Amino acid sequence: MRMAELSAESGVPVATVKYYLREGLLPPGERTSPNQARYSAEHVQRLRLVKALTEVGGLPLASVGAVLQAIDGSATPHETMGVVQEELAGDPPKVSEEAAEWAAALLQDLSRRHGWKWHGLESRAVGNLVAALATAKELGHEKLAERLDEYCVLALRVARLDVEVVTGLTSFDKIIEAGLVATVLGDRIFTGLRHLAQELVSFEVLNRAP
Amino acid sequence: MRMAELSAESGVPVATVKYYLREGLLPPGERTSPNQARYSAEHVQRLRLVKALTEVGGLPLASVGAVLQAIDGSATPHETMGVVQEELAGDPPKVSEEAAEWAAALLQDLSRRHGWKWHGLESRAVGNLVAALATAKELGHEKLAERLDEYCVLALRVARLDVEVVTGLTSFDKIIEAGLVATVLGDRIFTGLRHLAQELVSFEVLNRAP
DNA sequence: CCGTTATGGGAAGTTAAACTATCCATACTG
DNA sequence: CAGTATGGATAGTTTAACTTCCCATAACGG
Repeated sequence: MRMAELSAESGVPVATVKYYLREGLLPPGERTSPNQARYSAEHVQRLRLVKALTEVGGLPLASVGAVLQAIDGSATPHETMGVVQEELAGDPPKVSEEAAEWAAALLQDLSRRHGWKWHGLESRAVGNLVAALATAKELGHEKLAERLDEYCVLALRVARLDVEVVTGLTSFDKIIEAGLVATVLGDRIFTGLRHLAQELVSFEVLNRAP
Repeated sequence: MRMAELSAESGVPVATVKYYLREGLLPPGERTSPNQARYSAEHVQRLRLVKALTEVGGLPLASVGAVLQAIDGSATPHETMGVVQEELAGDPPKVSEEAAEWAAALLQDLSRRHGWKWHGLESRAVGNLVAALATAKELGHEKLAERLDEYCVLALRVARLDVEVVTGLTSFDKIIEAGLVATVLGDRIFTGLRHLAQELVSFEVLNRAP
């Protein structure tokens, strides 16, 4: 297929497809002559993935690029998912030194108690978690942190479910993309469910004892 | 206190404070003369809240403004949290009609089975959830949706925890802000925990049967 | 009391991200 | 073979979130 069809099929405007090609988010088509190219169904799927990551996942294009490079590159699934999580997280915001230390200690203690491997503070995933906890403290809402253990247990259950969903796949090839989708869309889906549930529960509670 | 101190205390540059004042994100200080004003500790707290919502929560300033107006306005806690959730969600991306209908039906069925009130598709919270599910389907990852029930049960547990954290507060006044913080930062914290747990679990699984 | 510094307020400029529009030489199509 | 489409490149647009600059007035230090 050529440009127009690729664009129609994926729902991405021609100008934007060209832009994605320039940015390396979409691999170039197979050239049929010095200035003509042909695209395949994989290009369509790739465009759909980019759309999903940006529009639903809210990732900046630069992160999408890094993620795509990782899944295309010859890294192990585990390494690739590491990159995905780093990119998903974005730069952690700066917080005060003391709040950050408090949060880091809290987390380290948590992972010790749950027998989790402590990966240090390098990763952005951890950095963001620390920043969020530190910010909660700075705003005077340590209550959230006090229940961290319980959140942790539930997060573990969700993660087990995530991994089950992904490993339930037959194609060993598509497992990385599935992991990506499960992580990015899974976050949105779970957050959405949580919000619905919050409204439900808060309604129950407020109506029982107003 | 005056500008310089407000800025130092909150960590927000003077020019940015002025910008927030112009945008109505920060209420004007108490005027002491036609062109001089004094700010209070509440202004500092408000700035910290704005910083938390933008930097950690990733909300656009316009949404922060809407949220702040809601918590300042004379709405019930329940109404206010409704606004908070709408703003938190952002515009749902467009997805194909048929995938959207599939997702909506799935959700409606889900809420019937769990005895949840069905709020229709108006709210952005639901719209985003539908879009995320629809996108997963369009990408060929319906597996996620098949386990929706299980995610749902866990989301409910998380939400119960959220509400407990918030209602455990003494000050009836600060309960709305606490709800806001619990929702916005809570999302980030839980997502962070989930990612750590995903890595842990996937490592276990991949190492057990490589 | 007076020179220096800070302040409130607003207009204009900046930066970055993500497109979008316009060209143009070549290629395909009816 | 006339007319439309394509690939490739460059420049322009839009929006968000700031920053800079300016100025008249106020506060502050000696």
